[in-house]
Amino acid sequence: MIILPHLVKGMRDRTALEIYRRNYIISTIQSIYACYGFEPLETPALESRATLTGKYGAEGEQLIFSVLKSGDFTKEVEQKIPLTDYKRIKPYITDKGLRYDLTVPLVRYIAANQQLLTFPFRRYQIQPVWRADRPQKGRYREFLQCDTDIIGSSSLLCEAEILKLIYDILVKLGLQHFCIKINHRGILTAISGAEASSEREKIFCTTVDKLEKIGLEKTIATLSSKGFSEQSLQLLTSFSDPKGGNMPLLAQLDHTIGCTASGAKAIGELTEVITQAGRLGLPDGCWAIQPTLARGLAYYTGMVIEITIKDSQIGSIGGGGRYDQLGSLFGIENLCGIGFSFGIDRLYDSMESQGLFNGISASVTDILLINMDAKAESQLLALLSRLRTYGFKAEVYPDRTKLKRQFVYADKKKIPFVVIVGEEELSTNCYSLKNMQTGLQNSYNWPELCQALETSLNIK
RNA sequence: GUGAAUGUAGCUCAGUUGGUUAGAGUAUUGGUUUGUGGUACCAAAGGUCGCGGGUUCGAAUCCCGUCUUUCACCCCA
Repeated sequence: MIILPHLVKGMRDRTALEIYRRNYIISTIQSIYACYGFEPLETPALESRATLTGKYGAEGEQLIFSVLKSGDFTKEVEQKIPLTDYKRIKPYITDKGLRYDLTVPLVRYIAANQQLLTFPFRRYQIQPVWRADRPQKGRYREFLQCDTDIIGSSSLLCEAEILKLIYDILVKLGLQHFCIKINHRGILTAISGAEASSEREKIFCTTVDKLEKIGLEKTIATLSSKGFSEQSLQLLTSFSDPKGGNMPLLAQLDHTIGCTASGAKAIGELTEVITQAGRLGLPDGCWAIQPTLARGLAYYTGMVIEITIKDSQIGSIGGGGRYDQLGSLFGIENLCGIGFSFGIDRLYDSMESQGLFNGISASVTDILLINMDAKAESQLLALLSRLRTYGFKAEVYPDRTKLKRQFVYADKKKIPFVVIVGEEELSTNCYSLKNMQTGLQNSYNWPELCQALETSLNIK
């Protein structure tokens, strides 16, 4: 019976080229983290059901991949629940699931290791997460996230540092046309006029979050039907398409909602964050205040940010914000923090469409040694070893087959140099070196061979 | 989870109102070339037409179901 080699829905294999490119992104990011004093953390792919549930809302929870219990759980289920009741059966047959994001595992980790950690705790985490979403352009069921968090400080300097960190990473990767969109939940609270009701505020945020997608008119209509005041709608309209730059916009915000408690706080905080970020070297022009930016996740309490790329089909390549109550779910009160997450796969897609991987090829081998003559074998293997010791990336073709096949192999793998040791070379005591790009071939002794390879390959 | 499109050789795609043995390009293998790759020429091999059922004398083609991929919604990185 032949098993069809199908991939599981939404899952992807990665080729050598993709891995080299992704590793380049990751190592670039890591070098920036090191400069900022962030430490790496890794957590397991599986978390307990208790950890995962109740954190992402009803829709989010549906997207968690559940893993069956290991033992025989059938009897317990049979006795307690009718087999037709899928939703009630689930807790009895599954007790763990694949992680849905990196923030919840982080908070779980902190809750368990509070005494061991030094606060403020700065960590980054680069690991895959899984969501049982329907795959689409830029949307995968398994994707690599890169989370950055500073836990245990309410200082606005953290916000400023995160902004500059994001900027440094994107600049070092060479990404063009990115924009860091910035807002504050307090601004939305003030516009919504729902200071007293966090429930109303949530409704307002999730509706406004879709503004860019469904347009202003539909958003206004939806909000109106949900009973938000004429004044709120007018305010929202006036900020929906901001022009004239960030500072005039802040002044306009101050003028209109500066009189409300949440508005004044938000504007004050944003102003300070921006000032601090400027002192850290964040240039104007790479960020923009967007008063309608809400972000879907409910737990944000302060600044929220999102990275978008101009004229890009995929959504944001990253987002985050300040949260103040996340720890309470694990029994820690007043655990405040700020977090940001890059979608590495989307970053990859953006970089690819901007042609930023041109220097990175899949070839690892610089020199192929042709295997052609049994008499030359000891000479050949000694050469292979010497080349590697010297620091060249070399391999020998394992089978003693016809030369054509071996040259085709070098050609396909884009190996730039081929060395031949055969009867002719043995008799003249030299090596033949062929440049596969120019097609030129010359004879060298060992020092000459090293020199020729060194200059061509730009080693050392 | 809701709605739509798609599936033919390893890959990209043709395939007439349902009618003989399902084609092309490219890739593969062999040869022209047993000490030399890219180009060219010659030849060969490669398909349960996604899968299952139905209609029909006859189905890649029509109908139903199912799965895959893609797109939109929901939501998000």
